[in-house]
Amino acid sequence: MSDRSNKAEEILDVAERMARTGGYNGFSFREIAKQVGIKAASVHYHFPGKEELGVAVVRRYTDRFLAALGEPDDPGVTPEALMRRYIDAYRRSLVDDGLMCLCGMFGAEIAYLPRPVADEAKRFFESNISWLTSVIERLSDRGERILVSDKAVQIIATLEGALIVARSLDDPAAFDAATMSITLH
Amino acid sequence: MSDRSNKAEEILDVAERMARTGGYNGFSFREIAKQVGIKAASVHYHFPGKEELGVAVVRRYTDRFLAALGEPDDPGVTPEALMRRYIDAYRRSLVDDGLMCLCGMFGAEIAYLPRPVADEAKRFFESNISWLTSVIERLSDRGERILVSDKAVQIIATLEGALIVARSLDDPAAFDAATMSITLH
DNA sequence: GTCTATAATTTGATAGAC
DNA sequence: GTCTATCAAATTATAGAC
Repeated sequence: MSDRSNKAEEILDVAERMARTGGYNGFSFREIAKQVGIKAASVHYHFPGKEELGVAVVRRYTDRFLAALGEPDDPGVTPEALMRRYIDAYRRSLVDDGLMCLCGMFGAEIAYLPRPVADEAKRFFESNISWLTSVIERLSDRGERILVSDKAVQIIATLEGALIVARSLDDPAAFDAATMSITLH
Repeated sequence: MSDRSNKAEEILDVAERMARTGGYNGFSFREIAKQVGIKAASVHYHFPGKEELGVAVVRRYTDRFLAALGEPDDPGVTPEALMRRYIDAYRRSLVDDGLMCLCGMFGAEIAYLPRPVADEAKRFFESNISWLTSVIERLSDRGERILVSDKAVQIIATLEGALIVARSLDDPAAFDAATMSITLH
Protein backbone atom coordinates (compact mmCIF):
# COMPACT_ATOMS: atom_id res chain seq x y z
CA MET A 1 0.00 0.00 0.00
CA SER A 2 2.98 2.27 0.55
CA ASP A 3 3.63 3.08 -3.06
CA ARG A 4 0.13 2.34 -4.29
CA SER A 5 -1.84 4.71 -2.09
CA ASN A 6 -4.83 6.52 -3.50
CA LYS A 7 -2.75 9.54 -4.42
CA ALA A 8 -0.24 7.50 -6.37
CA GLU A 9 -3.08 5.90 -8.31
CA GLU A 10 -4.67 9.28 -8.91
CA ILE A 11 -1.38 10.57 -10.24
CA LEU A 12 -1.15 7.60 -12.58
CA ASP A 13 -4.74 8.15 -13.71
CA VAL A 14 -4.11 11.77 -14.65
CA ALA A 15 -0.71 11.07 -16.19
CA GLU A 16 -2.15 8.29 -18.30
CA ARG A 17 -5.00 10.40 -19.61
CA MET A 18 -2.66 13.25 -20.48
CA ALA A 19 -0.14 10.93 -22.13
CA ARG A 20 -2.88 9.31 -24.18
CA THR A 21 -3.78 12.75 -25.48
CA GLY A 22 -0.48 14.54 -25.95
CA GLY A 23 2.21 11.88 -25.71
CA TYR A 24 5.26 11.83 -23.46
CA ASN A 25 5.62 15.60 -23.50
CA GLY A 26 1.88 15.96 -23.04
CA PHE A 27 1.96 15.49 -19.29
CA SER A 28 3.84 17.55 -16.72
CA PHE A 29 4.32 17.36 -12.98
CA ARG A 30 2.65 20.73 -12.49
CA GLU A 31 -0.46 19.92 -14.47
CA ILE A 32 -0.82 16.49 -12.89
CA ALA A 33 -0.46 18.04 -9.44
CA LYS A 34 -3.10 20.64 -10.16
CA GLN A 35 -5.63 18.05 -11.29
CA VAL A 36 -4.89 15.78 -8.34
CA GLY A 37 -5.08 18.67 -5.89
CA ILE A 38 -1.52 18.71 -4.60
CA LYS A 39 1.69 20.56 -5.46
CA ALA A 40 4.19 19.52 -8.09
CA ALA A 41 6.87 18.79 -5.51
CA SER A 42 4.57 16.25 -3.86
CA VAL A 43 4.36 14.26 -7.08
CA HIS A 44 8.10 13.73 -6.83
CA TYR A 45 7.54 12.00 -3.51
CA HIS A 46 5.51 9.26 -5.23
CA PHE A 47 7.59 9.11 -8.40
CA PRO A 48 11.16 10.43 -8.22
CA GLY A 49 11.36 11.59 -11.83
CA LYS A 50 9.42 11.77 -15.04
CA GLU A 51 11.12 8.67 -16.40
CA GLU A 52 9.99 6.58 -13.42
CA LEU A 53 6.49 7.99 -13.69
CA GLY A 54 6.42 7.15 -17.38
CA VAL A 55 7.51 3.58 -16.73
CA ALA A 56 4.89 3.17 -13.99
CA VAL A 57 2.13 4.47 -16.25
CA VAL A 58 2.97 2.08 -19.08
CA ARG A 59 3.43 -0.88 -16.73
CA ARG A 60 0.06 -0.36 -15.08
CA TYR A 61 -1.57 0.15 -18.48
CA THR A 62 -0.17 -3.10 -19.86
CA ASP A 63 -1.02 -5.11 -16.76
CA ARG A 64 -4.58 -3.81 -16.70
CA PHE A 65 -4.95 -4.44 -20.42
CA LEU A 66 -3.80 -8.06 -20.19
CA ALA A 67 -5.90 -8.70 -17.09
CA ALA A 68 -9.02 -7.51 -18.91
CA LEU A 69 -8.30 -9.92 -21.76
CA GLY A 70 -8.06 -13.01 -19.57
CA GLU A 71 -6.25 -16.20 -20.44
CA PRO A 72 -6.03 -16.83 -24.19
CA ASP A 73 -6.47 -20.58 -23.74
CA ASP A 74 -9.33 -20.44 -21.25
CA PRO A 75 -11.49 -23.45 -22.20
CA GLY A 76 -14.57 -21.63 -20.91
CA VAL A 77 -14.36 -18.96 -23.60
CA THR A 78 -14.38 -19.53 -27.34
CA PRO A 79 -11.52 -18.04 -29.35
CA GLU A 80 -14.12 -16.10 -31.33
CA ALA A 81 -15.31 -14.44 -28.13
CA LEU A 82 -11.73 -13.70 -27.11
CA MET A 83 -11.02 -12.08 -30.44
CA ARG A 84 -14.18 -10.01 -30.09
CA ARG A 85 -13.06 -9.04 -26.61
CA TYR A 86 -9.70 -7.92 -27.94
CA ILE A 87 -11.17 -5.71 -30.64
CA ASP A 88 -13.66 -4.25 -28.17
CA ALA A 89 -10.86 -3.23 -25.84
CA TYR A 90 -9.60 -0.87 -28.53
CA ARG A 91 -13.08 0.17 -29.52
CA ARG A 92 -13.88 1.25 -25.97
CA SER A 93 -10.67 3.28 -25.84
CA LEU A 94 -12.03 5.24 -28.78
CA VAL A 95 -15.77 5.40 -28.09
CA ASP A 96 -15.96 5.39 -24.28
CA ASP A 97 -12.75 7.19 -23.33
CA GLY A 98 -12.06 9.17 -26.48
CA LEU A 99 -8.41 8.38 -25.98
CA MET A 100 -5.57 6.89 -27.94
CA CYS A 101 -4.03 3.61 -26.83
CA LEU A 102 -1.17 4.61 -24.52
CA CYS A 103 1.28 2.28 -26.22
CA GLY A 104 0.14 3.27 -29.69
CA MET A 105 0.98 6.83 -28.70
CA PHE A 106 4.31 5.93 -27.09
CA GLY A 107 5.05 3.52 -29.93
CA ALA A 108 4.85 6.39 -32.39
CA GLU A 109 7.28 8.37 -30.20
CA ILE A 110 9.41 5.34 -29.39
CA ALA A 111 12.70 6.82 -30.65
CA TYR A 112 12.09 9.90 -28.52
CA LEU A 113 11.44 8.14 -25.23
CA PRO A 114 13.86 7.38 -22.39
CA ARG A 115 15.07 3.81 -22.72
CA PRO A 116 13.19 2.35 -19.74
CA VAL A 117 9.92 3.81 -20.99
CA ALA A 118 10.51 2.57 -24.52
CA ASP A 119 11.28 -0.90 -23.20
CA GLU A 120 7.99 -0.98 -21.32
CA ALA A 121 6.08 0.04 -24.44
CA LYS A 122 7.84 -2.71 -26.35
CA ARG A 123 6.74 -5.20 -23.71
CA PHE A 124 3.12 -4.19 -24.33
CA PHE A 125 3.35 -5.19 -27.97
CA GLU A 126 5.25 -8.40 -27.27
CA SER A 127 2.72 -9.58 -24.72
CA ASN A 128 -0.19 -8.60 -26.93
CA ILE A 129 1.23 -10.47 -29.91
CA SER A 130 1.79 -13.48 -27.67
CA TRP A 131 -1.81 -13.38 -26.42
CA LEU A 132 -3.20 -12.93 -29.92
CA THR A 133 -1.08 -15.72 -31.33
CA SER A 134 -2.53 -18.16 -28.79
CA VAL A 135 -6.07 -17.15 -29.66
CA ILE A 136 -5.51 -17.33 -33.41
CA GLU A 137 -3.99 -20.79 -33.09
CA ARG A 138 -7.21 -21.97 -31.48
CA LEU A 139 -9.47 -20.73 -34.27
CA SER A 140 -7.09 -21.39 -37.11
CA ASP A 141 -7.98 -24.02 -39.67
CA ARG A 142 -4.84 -25.71 -40.94
CA GLY A 143 -3.81 -24.88 -44.46
CA GLU A 144 -3.84 -21.16 -43.71
CA ARG A 145 -2.20 -18.88 -46.24
CA ILE A 146 -0.63 -16.81 -43.53
CA LEU A 147 1.45 -17.48 -40.44
CA VAL A 148 -0.39 -17.19 -37.12
CA SER A 149 2.25 -14.93 -35.63
CA ASP A 150 2.11 -12.71 -38.71
CA LYS A 151 -1.66 -12.51 -38.41
CA ALA A 152 -1.31 -11.41 -34.80
CA VAL A 153 1.01 -8.57 -35.80
CA GLN A 154 -1.37 -7.60 -38.56
CA ILE A 155 -4.34 -7.42 -36.22
CA ILE A 156 -2.66 -5.30 -33.57
CA ALA A 157 -1.27 -2.97 -36.24
CA THR A 158 -4.70 -2.55 -37.80
CA LEU A 159 -6.26 -1.77 -34.42
CA GLU A 160 -3.65 0.82 -33.46
CA GLY A 161 -3.92 2.43 -36.87
CA ALA A 162 -7.71 2.33 -36.74
CA LEU A 163 -7.62 4.41 -33.57
CA ILE A 164 -5.43 6.99 -35.25
CA VAL A 165 -7.47 7.22 -38.43
CA ALA A 166 -10.86 7.28 -36.69
CA ARG A 167 -9.71 10.00 -34.29
CA SER A 168 -8.12 12.04 -37.08
CA LEU A 169 -11.27 11.87 -39.18
CA ASP A 170 -13.38 12.45 -36.07
CA ASP A 171 -15.47 9.51 -37.23
CA PRO A 172 -15.84 6.44 -34.98
CA ALA A 173 -17.38 4.55 -37.91
CA ALA A 174 -13.95 4.57 -39.53
CA PHE A 175 -12.74 2.34 -36.71
CA ASP A 176 -15.34 -0.28 -37.59
CA ALA A 177 -14.64 0.09 -41.29
CA ALA A 178 -10.95 -0.58 -40.66
CA THR A 179 -11.43 -3.50 -38.28
CA MET A 180 -14.55 -5.35 -39.47
CA SER A 181 -12.63 -7.68 -41.74
CA ILE A 182 -10.57 -8.94 -38.81
CA THR A 183 -13.31 -11.23 -37.60
CA LEU A 184 -14.41 -12.77 -40.89
CA HIS A 185 -11.78 -15.13 -42.17
CA MET B 1 10.58 32.21 -54.06
CA SER B 2 10.02 34.67 -51.20
CA ASP B 3 8.55 32.18 -48.73
CA ARG B 4 10.11 29.10 -50.25
CA SER B 5 13.75 30.07 -50.11
CA ASN B 6 16.37 27.49 -49.26
CA LYS B 7 16.30 28.42 -45.58
CA ALA B 8 12.53 27.98 -45.35
CA GLU B 9 12.85 24.55 -46.90
CA GLU B 10 15.69 23.65 -44.56
CA ILE B 11 13.57 24.70 -41.62
CA LEU B 12 10.73 22.51 -42.85
CA ASP B 13 13.14 19.62 -43.35
CA VAL B 14 14.43 19.77 -39.80
CA ALA B 15 11.00 20.43 -38.29
CA GLU B 16 9.54 17.46 -40.14
CA ARG B 17 12.27 15.09 -39.04
CA MET B 18 11.93 16.19 -35.43
CA ALA B 19 8.14 15.98 -35.51
CA ARG B 20 8.29 12.50 -36.99
CA THR B 21 10.43 11.47 -34.03
CA GLY B 22 8.93 13.29 -31.05
CA GLY B 23 5.59 14.66 -32.21
CA TYR B 24 4.32 18.22 -32.02
CA ASN B 25 6.25 18.95 -28.84
CA GLY B 26 9.28 17.19 -30.28
CA PHE B 27 10.45 20.16 -32.31
CA SER B 28 11.39 23.61 -31.05
CA PHE B 29 12.44 26.86 -32.66
CA ARG B 30 15.78 26.79 -30.87
CA GLU B 31 16.70 23.27 -31.92
CA ILE B 32 15.57 23.83 -35.50
CA ALA B 33 17.59 27.04 -35.65
CA LYS B 34 20.70 25.31 -34.34
CA GLN B 35 20.53 22.55 -36.92
CA VAL B 36 19.86 25.01 -39.74
CA GLY B 37 22.66 27.29 -38.61
CA ILE B 38 20.69 30.41 -37.69
CA LYS B 39 19.15 31.85 -34.55
CA ALA B 40 15.72 31.02 -33.19
CA ALA B 41 14.42 34.53 -33.84
CA SER B 42 15.25 34.12 -37.53
CA VAL B 43 12.94 31.13 -37.78
CA HIS B 44 10.08 33.44 -36.85
CA TYR B 45 10.82 35.48 -39.93
CA HIS B 46 9.97 32.50 -42.15
CA PHE B 47 7.14 31.16 -40.02
CA PRO B 48 5.45 33.59 -37.60
CA GLY B 49 4.55 31.00 -34.98
CA LYS B 50 4.72 27.33 -34.17
CA GLU B 51 1.18 26.76 -35.35
CA GLU B 52 1.94 28.17 -38.81
CA LEU B 53 5.12 26.12 -38.97
CA GLY B 54 3.20 23.00 -38.01
CA VAL B 55 0.62 23.62 -40.71
CA ALA B 56 3.32 24.21 -43.31
CA VAL B 57 5.12 21.00 -42.39
CA VAL B 58 1.99 18.87 -42.68
CA ARG B 59 0.89 20.55 -45.90
CA ARG B 60 4.24 19.98 -47.59
CA TYR B 61 4.31 16.41 -46.32
CA THR B 62 0.88 15.63 -47.73
CA ASP B 63 1.56 17.29 -51.06
CA ARG B 64 4.85 15.46 -51.49
CA PHE B 65 3.25 12.17 -50.47
CA LEU B 66 0.42 12.48 -52.99
CA ALA B 67 2.77 13.62 -55.73
CA ALA B 68 4.94 10.54 -55.23
CA LEU B 69 1.90 8.31 -55.59
CA GLY B 70 0.80 9.71 -58.94
CA GLU B 71 -2.70 9.59 -60.36
CA PRO B 72 -4.73 6.62 -59.11
CA ASP B 73 -6.42 6.17 -62.50
CA ASP B 74 -3.31 6.49 -64.64
CA PRO B 75 -3.91 4.02 -67.49
CA GLY B 76 -0.16 3.53 -67.84
CA VAL B 77 0.16 1.93 -64.43
CA THR B 78 -1.65 -1.16 -63.22
CA PRO B 79 -3.64 -0.87 -59.98
CA GLU B 80 -1.46 -3.67 -58.59
CA ALA B 81 1.64 -1.56 -59.19
CA LEU B 82 -0.04 1.46 -57.60
CA MET B 83 -0.94 -0.53 -54.51
CA ARG B 84 2.63 -1.77 -54.30
CA ARG B 85 3.81 1.81 -54.64
CA TYR B 86 1.55 2.87 -51.78
CA ILE B 87 2.79 0.21 -49.39
CA ASP B 88 6.39 0.95 -50.34
CA ALA B 89 5.95 4.60 -49.46
CA TYR B 90 5.36 3.57 -45.85
CA ARG B 91 8.01 0.90 -45.98
CA ARG B 92 10.63 3.43 -47.03
CA SER B 93 9.61 5.71 -44.19
CA LEU B 94 10.53 2.89 -41.86
CA VAL B 95 13.54 1.29 -43.54
CA ASP B 96 15.20 4.21 -45.33
CA ASP B 97 14.37 7.11 -43.04
CA GLY B 98 13.77 5.30 -39.77
CA LEU B 99 10.93 7.72 -39.15
CA MET B 100 7.27 7.58 -38.31
CA CYS B 101 4.72 8.84 -40.81
CA LEU B 102 4.22 12.49 -39.88
CA CYS B 103 0.44 12.22 -40.00
CA GLY B 104 0.40 8.94 -38.12
CA MET B 105 2.29 10.77 -35.39
CA PHE B 106 0.08 13.85 -35.48
CA GLY B 107 -2.99 11.66 -35.83
CA ALA B 108 -2.17 10.01 -32.51
CA GLU B 109 -1.84 13.48 -30.96
CA ILE B 110 -4.79 14.91 -32.86
CA ALA B 111 -6.76 16.05 -29.79
CA TYR B 112 -3.68 17.86 -28.53
CA LEU B 113 -2.93 19.83 -31.69
CA PRO B 114 -3.94 23.40 -32.58
CA ARG B 115 -7.01 23.27 -34.78
CA PRO B 116 -5.33 24.33 -38.06
CA VAL B 117 -2.66 21.65 -37.66
CA ALA B 118 -5.23 18.99 -36.81
CA ASP B 119 -7.27 19.96 -39.87
CA GLU B 120 -4.23 19.53 -42.09
CA ALA B 121 -3.55 16.08 -40.65
CA LYS B 122 -7.16 15.15 -41.28
CA ARG B 123 -6.76 16.24 -44.89
CA PHE B 124 -3.88 13.79 -45.27
CA PHE B 125 -6.08 10.86 -44.35
CA GLU B 126 -9.01 12.05 -46.44
CA SER B 127 -6.89 12.43 -49.55
CA ASN B 128 -5.15 9.11 -48.95
CA ILE B 129 -8.44 7.27 -48.55
CA SER B 130 -9.69 8.91 -51.71
CA TRP B 131 -6.59 7.83 -53.63
CA LEU B 132 -6.76 4.29 -52.28
CA THR B 133 -10.46 3.98 -53.03
CA SER B 134 -9.83 4.80 -56.67
CA VAL B 135 -7.09 2.19 -56.92
CA ILE B 136 -9.11 -0.50 -55.17
CA GLU B 137 -12.06 0.12 -57.46
CA ARG B 138 -9.83 -0.66 -60.43
CA LEU B 139 -8.66 -4.02 -59.10
CA SER B 140 -11.86 -4.98 -57.37
CA ASP B 141 -13.82 -7.94 -58.68
CA ARG B 142 -17.53 -7.40 -58.17
CA GLY B 143 -19.16 -9.50 -55.50
CA GLU B 144 -16.67 -8.33 -52.91
CA ARG B 145 -17.51 -9.06 -49.29
CA ILE B 146 -16.30 -5.63 -48.21
CA LEU B 147 -16.92 -2.06 -49.33
CA VAL B 148 -14.13 -0.46 -51.33
CA SER B 149 -14.07 2.61 -49.12
CA ASP B 150 -13.90 0.42 -46.02
CA LYS B 151 -11.02 -1.50 -47.51
CA ALA B 152 -9.16 1.76 -48.13
CA VAL B 153 -9.54 2.75 -44.48
CA GLN B 154 -8.42 -0.70 -43.41
CA ILE B 155 -5.28 -0.53 -45.53
CA ILE B 156 -4.14 2.89 -44.34
CA ALA B 157 -4.85 1.93 -40.72
CA THR B 158 -2.81 -1.24 -41.07
CA LEU B 159 0.11 0.67 -42.58
CA GLU B 160 0.16 3.36 -39.90
CA GLY B 161 -0.09 0.73 -37.20
CA ALA B 162 2.58 -1.40 -38.85
CA LEU B 163 5.02 1.51 -38.57
CA ILE B 164 4.28 1.85 -34.88
CA VAL B 165 4.59 -1.85 -34.09
CA ALA B 166 7.71 -2.42 -36.17
CA ARG B 167 9.44 0.58 -34.63
CA SER B 168 8.40 -0.40 -31.12
CA LEU B 169 9.68 -3.94 -31.58
CA ASP B 170 12.75 -2.59 -33.36
CA ASP B 171 12.05 -5.21 -36.03
CA PRO B 172 11.43 -4.09 -39.64
CA ALA B 173 10.25 -7.62 -40.46
CA ALA B 174 7.18 -6.92 -38.33
CA PHE B 175 6.15 -4.30 -40.89
CA ASP B 176 6.11 -6.93 -43.63
CA ALA B 177 4.33 -9.41 -41.39
CA ALA B 178 1.61 -6.87 -40.74
CA THR B 179 1.19 -5.70 -44.33
CA MET B 180 1.83 -8.75 -46.52
CA SER B 181 -1.80 -9.80 -46.61
CA ILE B 182 -2.81 -6.43 -48.08
CA THR B 183 -1.71 -7.44 -51.56
CA LEU B 184 -3.17 -10.92 -51.76
CA HIS B 185 -6.96 -10.77 -52.03
C1' DG C 1 17.18 37.95 -43.52
C1' DT C 2 19.59 37.61 -39.60
C1' DC C 3 21.01 39.26 -35.43
C1' DT C 4 20.98 40.65 -30.04
C1' DA C 5 18.36 41.30 -26.23
C1' DT C 6 14.70 40.38 -23.62
C1' DA C 7 10.30 38.92 -21.83
C1' DA C 8 6.81 35.72 -19.89
C1' DT C 9 5.85 31.07 -19.15
C1' DT C 10 6.65 26.30 -18.37
C1' DT C 11 9.44 22.53 -17.31
C1' DG C 12 11.84 18.88 -14.28
C1' DA C 13 13.97 18.87 -10.11
C1' DT C 14 15.88 19.68 -5.16
C1' DA C 15 16.33 21.38 -0.23
C1' DG C 16 14.30 21.69 3.83
C1' DA C 17 10.28 22.98 7.04
C1' DC C 18 6.12 21.00 8.94
C1' DG D 1 3.05 13.18 2.67
C1' DT D 2 2.67 17.66 1.59
C1' DC D 3 4.23 22.06 1.64
C1' DT D 4 7.12 26.64 0.33
C1' DA D 5 10.87 28.32 -1.89
C1' DT D 6 13.91 28.16 -5.31
C1' DC D 7 16.58 26.78 -9.28
C1' DA D 8 18.48 26.13 -14.04
C1' DA D 9 17.02 25.24 -18.33
C1' DA D 10 13.94 25.41 -22.19
C1' DT D 11 9.92 27.21 -24.44
C1' DT D 12 7.35 30.60 -27.73
C1' DA D 13 7.51 35.07 -28.87
C1' DT D 14 8.54 40.23 -29.76
C1' DA D 15 11.19 44.69 -30.41
C1' DG D 16 14.47 46.80 -32.76
C1' DA D 17 19.40 47.23 -34.70
C1' DC D 18 22.07 45.98 -38.78
